[in-house]
Amino acid sequence: MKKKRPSLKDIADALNISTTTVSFVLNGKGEEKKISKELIAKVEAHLKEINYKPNLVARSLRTGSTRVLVFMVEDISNSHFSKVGRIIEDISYKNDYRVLFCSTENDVKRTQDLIHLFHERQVDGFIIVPPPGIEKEISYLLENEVPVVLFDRKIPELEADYVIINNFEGAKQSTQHLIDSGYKNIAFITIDLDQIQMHDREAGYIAAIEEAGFSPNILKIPYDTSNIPSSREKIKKFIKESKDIDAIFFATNYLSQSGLKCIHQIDAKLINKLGIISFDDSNFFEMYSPTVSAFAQPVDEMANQLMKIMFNKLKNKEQAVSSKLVLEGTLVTRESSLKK
Amino acid sequence: MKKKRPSLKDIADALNISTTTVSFVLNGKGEEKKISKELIAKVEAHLKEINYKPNLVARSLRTGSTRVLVFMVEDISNSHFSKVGRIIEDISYKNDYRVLFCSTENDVKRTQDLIHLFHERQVDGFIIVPPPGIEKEISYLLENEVPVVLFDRKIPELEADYVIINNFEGAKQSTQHLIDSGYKNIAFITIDLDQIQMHDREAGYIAAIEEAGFSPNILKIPYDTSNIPSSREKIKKFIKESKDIDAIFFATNYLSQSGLKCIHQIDAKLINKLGIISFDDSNFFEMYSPTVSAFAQPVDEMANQLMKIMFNKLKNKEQAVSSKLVLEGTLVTRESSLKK
DNA sequence: TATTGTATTTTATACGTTTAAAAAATCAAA
DNA sequence: TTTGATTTTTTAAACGTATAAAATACAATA
Repeated sequence: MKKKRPSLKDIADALNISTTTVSFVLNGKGEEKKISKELIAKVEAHLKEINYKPNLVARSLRTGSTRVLVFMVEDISNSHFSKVGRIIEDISYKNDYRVLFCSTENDVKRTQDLIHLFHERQVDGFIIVPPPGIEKEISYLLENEVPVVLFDRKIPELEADYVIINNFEGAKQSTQHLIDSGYKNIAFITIDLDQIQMHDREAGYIAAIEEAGFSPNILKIPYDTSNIPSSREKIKKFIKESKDIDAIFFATNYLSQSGLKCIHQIDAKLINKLGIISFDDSNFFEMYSPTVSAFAQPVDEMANQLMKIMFNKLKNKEQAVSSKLVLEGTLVTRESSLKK
Repeated sequence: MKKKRPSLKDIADALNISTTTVSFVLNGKGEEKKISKELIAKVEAHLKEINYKPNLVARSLRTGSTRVLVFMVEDISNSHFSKVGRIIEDISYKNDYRVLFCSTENDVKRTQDLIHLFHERQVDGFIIVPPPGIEKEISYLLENEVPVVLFDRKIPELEADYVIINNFEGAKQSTQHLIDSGYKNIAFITIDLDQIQMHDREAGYIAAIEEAGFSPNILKIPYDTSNIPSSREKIKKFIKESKDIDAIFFATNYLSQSGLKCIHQIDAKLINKLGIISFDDSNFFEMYSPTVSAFAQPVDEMANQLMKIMFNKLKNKEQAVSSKLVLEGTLVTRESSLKK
């Protein structure tokens, strides 16, 4: 039996008072608005009795605020993003905000749609991992004074706040570590996509390699096929054909996943001969021999900073301070990067 | 400069027509409502020109529908759930629905809050991995004719639809496979939580073990600590103290993660001596030697069936057919479960 | 010319809240 | 017993949309 949910009006009628009074009590403004103690008590009792739940859609229409934030990432099932998302979710809930997650697949069109869609839905703020080419929509949001914080990548041309990590240093440091461990022919496997953070990682790799007097050896995998067989074939071919490679630095966690699988398929013993570092850490890297070294992003700190900036924007819509954070990651050295 | 978003009224005024006409054209009901071709064209041109975006909050208030679904799981950063979530997200977007993800942490209180919260927000449907003790809230939703589909676990007392897998068979089959591979002392590591799917897995394990004339050897880890050191200590202690164990069957993916790490920490060679099967597959299981056998849930099929049932409910609010699906998983045998 | 029908467009209201402004009630002082 | 001040409560409008019902315009028919 579907019973209509009671509205403020129903309550007002039942108690023979006005909706205004009920609304004031509901929002804890009873005292402030000088509603008499007895009436407040009466209304509160009734609200509790019928277990009243306000219609938040109506409230949003009236107030213009939804208390909903959006967290738009490349792929929410990527553990790096889902971990950050999980923390953001927790912080938001504690502050009485909800979070919508969604995956852009790094596709501009899809991201544009999503941004408009959520903007139409009046969400209060956006945390976005921006795909290349999305500048216009971000500007649009900024112009409309919608709180936006970029994550994982910045857009240099834009005056948007962001929280990213120092990709150049991370990659350089990781590469340097391999060099220090005695590897001489270090390959870099990355994604063929025009994204600033990938460029930075590549640049960091190249910087370290060239400083050491080696020459770069880079394999670029098409983005959209990173998960499917054809790209695995590319990786395998690359590894097999460059016989002299003694170490590999994977530019992202999903590449190291694919890559490790490839290495294993080529020869189960091969992993013991290669130096390996992955950009992005994983739980699984400590589960087998050799344990896998990784450049770990400060997931917790990232999420916390993102939310700090976001709440700041939500509170002081006007005098928002510009917050552009570049955090440092940590190189976690494990067995895979020691000299074999 | 924050410009007020144009409303139907603004458009109507600009064109000197009524909001009704604009609304009809906007919703593609122009012809049906016999608006003249010229006027339709004029309105459409104007809509496009000012790049009009309707206020979906207002629309929701008016229509009572938000075109938002909620996907509530134990932990959205658990890859099993985030994978299913990802597919659900895709299917929903294709059908012009959005999805809210959230994590219940298996906590009744939190889940109750979430359910009410989203119900107040008028979401159109719920897909829920129900924690124990949540019967009342689910009933509440059902009584109010809110579309609900349970996932991963059913609630036997409730007439709610669900999509689950045959946990008993999966566990039995997995255990049987270890037995067939010649293991004689197979331990089962599970979570100490009163959940039907965990009971089923345990029962499946016990059934296979007893049929073979062996005796069960079960370790139960407290739920909320499954990720933290103390539970790892428990697992390590258990493995070390039962010297005669020759195989371990992990009841969930996060347990196999912890467990494999423990095994590695005890002795890097140990994994080569133990038979291992994990309930739930993972990308990482093919990356090292030995590759790890797993009982894989049909992630794709689950997500598709869930959405099929959900859309069915959303369309025919009245004559909803009862849909209770028990899907079968697949045992993926890899090196870890072959006789050593 | 009056009537009917058809095609087109508008008026008016509702959804459930919030809140400024107005009104009513109460009380104290003159 | 009127006046003014204060306290308490209500009226009324607004947010932006959708739609039933009414209204208008126009042509065709009797």
